[in-house]
Order: sequence, then structure tokens, then C-alpha cells
Amino acid sequence: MAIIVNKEEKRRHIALACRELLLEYGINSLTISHIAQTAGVGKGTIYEYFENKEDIVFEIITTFIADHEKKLLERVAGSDSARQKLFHFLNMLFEEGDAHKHLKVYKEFLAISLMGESKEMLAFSLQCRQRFMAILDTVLHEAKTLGQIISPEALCANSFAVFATGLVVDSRLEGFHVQHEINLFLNSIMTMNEKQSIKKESK
Amino acid sequence: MAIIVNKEEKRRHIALACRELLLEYGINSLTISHIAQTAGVGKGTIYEYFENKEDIVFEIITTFIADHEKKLLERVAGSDSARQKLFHFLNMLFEEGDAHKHLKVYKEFLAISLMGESKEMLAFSLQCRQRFMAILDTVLHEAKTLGQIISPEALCANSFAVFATGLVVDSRLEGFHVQHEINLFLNSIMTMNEKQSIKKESK
Amino acid sequence: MAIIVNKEEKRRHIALACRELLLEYGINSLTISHIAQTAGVGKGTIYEYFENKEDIVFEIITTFIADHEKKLLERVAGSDSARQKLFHFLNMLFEEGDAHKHLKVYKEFLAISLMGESKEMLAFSLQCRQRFMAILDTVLHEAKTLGQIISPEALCANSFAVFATGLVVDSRLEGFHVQHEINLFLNSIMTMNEKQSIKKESK
Amino acid sequence: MAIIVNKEEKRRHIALACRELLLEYGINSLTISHIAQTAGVGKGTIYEYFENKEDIVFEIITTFIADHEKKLLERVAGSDSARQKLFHFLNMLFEEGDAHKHLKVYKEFLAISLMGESKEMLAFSLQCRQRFMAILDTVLHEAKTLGQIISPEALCANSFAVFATGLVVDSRLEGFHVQHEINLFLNSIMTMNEKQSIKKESK
DNA sequence: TATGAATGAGTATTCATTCAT
DNA sequence: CATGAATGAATACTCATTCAT
Repeated sequence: MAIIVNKEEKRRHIALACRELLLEYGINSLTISHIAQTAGVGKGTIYEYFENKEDIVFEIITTFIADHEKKLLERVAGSDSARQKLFHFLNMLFEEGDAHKHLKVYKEFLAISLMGESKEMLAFSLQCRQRFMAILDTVLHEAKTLGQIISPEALCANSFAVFATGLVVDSRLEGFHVQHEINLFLNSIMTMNEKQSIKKESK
Repeated sequence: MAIIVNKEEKRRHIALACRELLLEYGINSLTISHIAQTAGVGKGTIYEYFENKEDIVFEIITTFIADHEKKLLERVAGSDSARQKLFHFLNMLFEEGDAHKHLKVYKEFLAISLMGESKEMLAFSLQCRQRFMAILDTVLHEAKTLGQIISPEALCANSFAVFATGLVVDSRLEGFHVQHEINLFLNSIMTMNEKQSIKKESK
Repeated sequence: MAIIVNKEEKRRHIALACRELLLEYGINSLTISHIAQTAGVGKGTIYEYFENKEDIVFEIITTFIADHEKKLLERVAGSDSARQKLFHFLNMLFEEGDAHKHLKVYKEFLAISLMGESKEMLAFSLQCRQRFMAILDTVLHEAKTLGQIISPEALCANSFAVFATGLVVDSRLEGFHVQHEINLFLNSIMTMNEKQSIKKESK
Repeated sequence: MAIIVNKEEKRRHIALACRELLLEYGINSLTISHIAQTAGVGKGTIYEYFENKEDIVFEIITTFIADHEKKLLERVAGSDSARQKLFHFLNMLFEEGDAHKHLKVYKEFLAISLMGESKEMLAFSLQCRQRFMAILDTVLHEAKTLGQIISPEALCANSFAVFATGLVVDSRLEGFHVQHEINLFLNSIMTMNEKQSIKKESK
């Protein structure tokens, strides 16, 4: 194992060691004891590098978000139509595979955040949201430039983000079919633009 | 013969007595002892009328929902344009006044529901959602009949509900301006219909 | 249904109605509410005919004991050797079939009785014990008369009863083979008599 | 580096501190809070060293059993005849002095164990039983070697243990004279051996 | 005589965080 | 730098029994 040179690096080291742990146990059932054990350090040591439990959970989640972001950018780059890009944006959390584990953690995170007992939690939420809003903005502006949509205002990134949040929350309900809802929403919002983008695609 | 009480009525009586309590303390900090005291009965009596804490919380929230529903229907009835009706639908939770207390409880409820540890909580969520979806459906179909919107499919009630959920959740964030977001969303989604409905309104 | 003429008869009526209930739920999980429902009377009515929960449990158990006693006397009458009679005495609680339900209740009864919080429970225990001791005494004296055993003192009924109690309690343990232990005990205690009784049997 | 405590030692320390407490209150009325106070530690600390309440009760009882075992071995060593050794085995729980407190706890333990709601409790019961069976086996084999009894099979240790259990349970009954019963039982079972052992003793 | 509505005491357990070493 | 021992607050739920009608 490489010698840890600075605090920031050790933070990442510990966080990376506990990714699987968080996915398996979820936020609430994750204990500092278990984290310390898994990271191979003492409980006290955790508090040398993190303020509190929230802090370390944030750090772990940050690594997931980085992954998610990277994967999303790949999908976006690999998509031609704006519709497809936006579909990936909404659908990525609900894909087959390990995504449900991440979704579970995300829901738990939202839950804690909704309890509204922590300033830091809210700040972190905001920061995450903004990173994805940036991607969304880029997608919409490019679509505008390419003429795939008429005006970005008509498909405001904020509305999209709100809808995405709603999807995550409502997906907890029995009988809620995420993909179906995503398609309906995209249909509603892109009706007019779709024809144009299809024209372009069919060239 | 002994007294026969109307169980359903007493349930409501106890629930009504604890409305303020729930608004003040929130779901988690609400204790059965406190409920019993406030309702003026013994702790055991609570369990004669409710299965468990969840059950009584549901009953209290149900009274709030009934109020909310009634108020919403009034506003809808008092509105001419579909846009205004939909605005009320989305905005009512965020109005000035006591609404923020209800919103707080609603967020807490979503949080617990997102933790996903209770089947009953999910069933109750679904049931609540369906009541409001019914109103939304009516509004959209009437709007269609009145020619205020072109097709109800283009403004699917489900998408609306998802957006509404997202609004509640995202409203927790610093710098999130609910009214602004609602207007942007309505703008996006009604752009094409708006002109027509304005035409009709201006007649 | 026949009209109930007196207290004692109604007591028996209620008790008989709840035999299955007791076998199914056991003493602790048996609630007065459930008893009242099953007997088709109100909770308060139970307390018109019984002092308390103990009292009704005693009444139900008494019916079981009467059955057990009757069955035991049949088996004893149908057995030739003293050994066989004594075997029935010890083994009847552990037979195949529904006996295990009765055994479960008996263990529970012993448990409550051992907690030692009730005078009445102890008095009832004593009374039950004495009924079975009487049978045992008869068996031993007859055996003496028939020359199957040398002296009843050598096989004192009390010791037998104590051993029987021990069997019930120790039968809760993993790996305890009741039938085996019964046979070992009877072997130990009848070694000397056995030969004589075998002689008599072989005649 | 932080202090490393010997967990096993601290377990014993806490258990020893609570011996009197258990004797005074019994198992059911013993609370963790009270244990923690008496041991001079926080409630949480108890759970650092014990799985749950059962676990600590077992540990305390284990100290009693160790005492009992030691005392029994002394008495056995100090006795000449097999009869006397076996008498101590049966009688020690019923001696004058503090024994009745231990007996009370033992009865309570049997009661809980008979309720049969805990696997661990049964396992612990079995383990305790086996320790005493081992002593019994030794006594019987030695007696055989010394010619005090004819065959150990005729006085199987298991039967003895069952009788001992029965004694503890039946001793709860009014009018049950433990010493008398013990003597009767020993008389029954040792009649034939007694003469021989008396012969040897009288040499 | 019958009923059933009302009652209320009592307790194990978890885990983030601190700080003495 | 690292550690891990110690801490303690906080709460739902059951059911035998009573007594007003």
C-alpha cells in the first residue's frame, strides 16, 4: 500500500474503501465502526479526516456522482438526438444492473436531506444538483445550436431537474413505471421539436 | 348494556385533536404519550382505535389532505384558465400562511416513505397520490373540452404529479424559487396551448 | 344452545369453549379478549364467572387433566405389569399426536408457577399433583399385592412424581430423549423386582 | 495508542459486581440501567461487553455455578460413601443459608428457559447440565471402582439429573419436604448397594 | 346480568462522537 | 499521528382488570 501523503488523499482512500459498504448497507445502517474496520483504521482516525458521519458519506457519494457524471457524459456524447440525450439523463438512475443500489442510496440521501436537520446536507445537495444542471444546460444549448429544439427556454433545465427529482421519489411507489413516465414526459415536452429532429436524423 | 362507541368517529375525534400537535412537532418527534395527553385519553386508549403510531399519523394527515383537497377544488372552480388551475395545483403547498407547516410535515412524510421500511406507508402514499391525480385528470379533461388545451395526452397528469413531487423535494434547497419554477414549467408546457386559450379568453 | 342454569355450569361451558384456544396460543398469548370472543360473551362477563385470568386458565387445564387422568386409568387398567403401568404414567405426556400441545401448555404452566408470584397457582399445582399421586399409590399398592414388586416403599410414589416433573422440564433440552430416559429410570428402579414380575408374567 | 482492555476480564468484572443485584432482584426485575449503575459504568458500556441482557445474566449465573461446582466438589471429596456424595449433589441447592436466593434465581431461570423463547437460553441450560453430569459420572464410576455400588448403569447419571431437576421444580410446592424426598429417593435406589457399602465402611 | 370502553406501567438497545493515552 | 473504550438519550406497545351503564 502506498504511503499516504496528505489529508485529501487519505480521505479519498478511506472513501474508496467504503463504496461497496455504503451500497450494501445504505446510509443509515452504515456505522462508523464498520467504516473504520473496512478502511483498516481506528474509529478515532476517521474523525481525523472527516468532520462527522455526514462528511464521510458525502465523500463516498461524491465518488459515485463522479462515476455517474462520467457515464452520463459518455452516453450524451454517443447520442445524436436531444431526446435521446435527455432520455439518458432521466433514465440512467433506473437502468438494469447495479443502478438500483445507487438509486437506493440516493433515495435514502434525499430522505435524510428532507428531514432537514442539516445545513451541510442541503449545501451538498445543491452542489450535486448544480453539476447535473450544468450538463443539462450544455445539452439544451447544443440542441438549440443544432436546431434540434427551437428554444432552450421552452425546455428549461430547471424544470427538467425538478422532474428528475420527482421521478426518483415517485419511483418508490408500487405500480409506477419509470420508463413509461419518462417517455410520456419527453413526448409531451418535445412534440413540436421532435419532428424537426427526426427530419435531421433521417437525412 | 355497555356503551357502544362509533369507532370511526372516535378515530376522527382523536385525530382532529392532534392536528396542531403534528404540525408543531412533526412526525418523528410526535410521541404517543403526547398524543394521548392532547386527546385527553389514556395511552392504551389510542391503541384501541389505531393499530400503531403510523396509523394515527395517517389519520391526522388524512384530515389535512381532505382540507387541502377541498381548498384546491375551490380554487380550481374559481379559475377560468387551465393554466391558472394547474398553477393552483402546484402552488397551493407553497402559499404564504400556514402552508409551510403542512409542507414540513409532507416533506417528513416523504422522507419516511423514502426510507422504505413500511409497506403501509407506501400504500398510503399511493392512495394520496391517486386522489390528487383524479383532480388533475378532471382539470385536464375539462380543459380539453373547453378547447383550452389541444390534447390531454400532451399534458399527462402523471408527468404533472411527478413534477409536483419534485417541486416539494427540491423546494428544500437554498435558492430554489418555487413560484418561479412553477411558472417556467407551465410556460414550457403550455406554450402552444396558451395562444389558443388566450384567444378564447380574449373573446 | 341450552339455557345455562348456574354459575358452575357456565364456568364449564366457557372453559370447554376455549380448550382449543389454549392449546393453540398457550397460556401467555391467550388473552381475555380472545377468550370472551371465542366463548361468545363479553369481556366483563368472563369476570362474572372467573376471578381472574389464572382462574379461567385453571378451569381449562382442569378439563385437560380430567382427560389425561381418564386416559391414564384406561392404560393402567389395560396393562399387566407394574412396569408397563409406570411406563404409561411417565410416557403419556410425550406420546405422538396432540400430546405435545398439552406438554407445551404444561411447561408454560410450570414456568409461570416457578416464577412464584401466585399463591393460587401453587395451590392448584399441588392439587393436580395429588390427583396423580393417588393413581400412582394405587398402582404401587396393587403391584405389591400382586407380588410384582417387593415393597411400595422402595418405589415411593413421591420419588416417581419428582422424576416425572424433572422429565417434563428436561425434555425442553436439545438431545434429551425422553423415552430413553424413562426406560433407563425404570430399569434402574425395577431391576430387582423385574425378575420376579417376569417370573409371574411367564407363568 | 489507545488502551486495550481485556474484554474477557472486564466481562467478569462487571458480572461479579452484579452478583448481589441478581440475587436480590431476580432475573426479570433486573434492569440494564441498574446493572450499569452497580457496575459503575454507562449503559452503553454494558453492550460493549455483552450481547444483550441474556448474555450478562448468563455470565453472572456462570459465576454462581462455578461457586456451586467448587463447593460440591469439596463436599464430594469430603464424603466417604457414594450415598453421601449423591446426597450432597441433590441437597446442596436446598441448604440453609444463602442457598435459597440461588435457588430462587435457578427457578426463575428454569421458568424462562421453559417459556422456550430463546435458543441461547436452552443452549446455556444444556451446557450447565453437562457440567454437573460430568461430576455425577465421576462420582458413580468411583463408587463402582470402590465397590460401593454394583453397577453404574443401575444408577444412571441421567436419571439422577432428571430427579434433581424435578426436586428444584417441586420444591416450590407447599408441604414438599426436600430433604425427606431426597432421602426416600436415595433409599429406593441404593437399597441393595447400601448393605454392601455399609459392610465396606464398617471394615 | 351483561357488557366493552378505558386504562397505564414499564425497559432494552444503538451508535456517533470524544478524548485520554 | 492513531486509537478504541466509554457514553446515554430517547420511545412504542400490551393486556388484565374495572365499572358505568
